[in-house]
Amino acid sequence: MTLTNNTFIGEYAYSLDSKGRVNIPAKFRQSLSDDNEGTFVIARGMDSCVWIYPLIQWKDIESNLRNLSSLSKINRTFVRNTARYASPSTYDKQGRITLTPSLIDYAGLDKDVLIVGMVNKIEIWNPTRLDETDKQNLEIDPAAYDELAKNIII
Amino acid sequence: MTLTNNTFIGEYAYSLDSKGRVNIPAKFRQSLSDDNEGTFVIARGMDSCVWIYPLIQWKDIESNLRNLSSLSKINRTFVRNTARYASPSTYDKQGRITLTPSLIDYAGLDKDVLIVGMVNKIEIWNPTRLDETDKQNLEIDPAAYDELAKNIII
DNA sequence: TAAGATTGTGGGTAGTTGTGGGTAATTTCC
DNA sequence: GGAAATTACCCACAACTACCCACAATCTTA
Repeated sequence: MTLTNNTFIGEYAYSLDSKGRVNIPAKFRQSLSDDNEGTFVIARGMDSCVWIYPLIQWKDIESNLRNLSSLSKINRTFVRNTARYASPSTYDKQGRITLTPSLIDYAGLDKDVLIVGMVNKIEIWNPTRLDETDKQNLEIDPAAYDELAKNIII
Repeated sequence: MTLTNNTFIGEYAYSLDSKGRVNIPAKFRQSLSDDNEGTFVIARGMDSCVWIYPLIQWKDIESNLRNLSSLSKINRTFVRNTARYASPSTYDKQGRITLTPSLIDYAGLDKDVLIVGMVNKIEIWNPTRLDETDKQNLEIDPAAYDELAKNIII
């Protein structure tokens, strides 16, 4: 059963092989709409993890970047930081995408990885790092949560 | 897998040979639409790097420059600085373009170069200089940067 | 419960890509 | 006009990547 197109939830413990390939969980692949042509875009996440976008989602980001004039320094920096570490990756017959050495290094990935559905994108984590990040986030500001409450109902 | 025509993302560590040639990454060449006839325009970047535009993209810039009245001093300076160091370069059978000595000098390029996809153009960097530029950019206004990120990254 | 289908993981192979250098044609300068 | 330098074109090799096949574990279905 797949819920909504291009929507990812759940957590999977998979492995990264010696060639830098990770399997995209079958459920995630089934959720991917056809116009993505089996392609994701991998990029640096804002925490130390890898972000994986469906192709069409990334194209939105790309067209926003395209409209930023390079005359402004902050625009140049932003476009560079965003585009630099991003690259498309189509999954093979086995359902795997290949990560770049640069992203594997950035996220500190080893053999065991955790794949997390983030609704509109996918995250790939080194399990240890995710634990650490979780612990830090327990000390989240309660006021910030109250602020969130205004915007979302669960 | 190529995303959108004339769109470049990702980072590549390539080398500049003794004849001033750099390879354009295969993925970038594949993204280049046919009406560019395998030709780029190389120019001075606004940071100390080389900017590489697809030919048709450059033609757009040219027509924008044409509309800047030379009555204004800043316009004259801008048009001059932009046009002065620009020149077309078609890639050879191996996919390499030749840079001018003037641009190699301006960007401080040595053997090892970093090629960065900037969505609508390509940058060529001396890796050391890019590092330094990155560090300087940390002092950029964080609030303005976050505002950009908030509107673009999902 | 058993057979079949699906899914995750590992590895081999052929084609592609990056890099170096050589030769012929063209341009520049005296 | 001729020599030197520069440029453009071609070939060759090594490294890498994408594609293919195989197998075991898990899940589905009859």
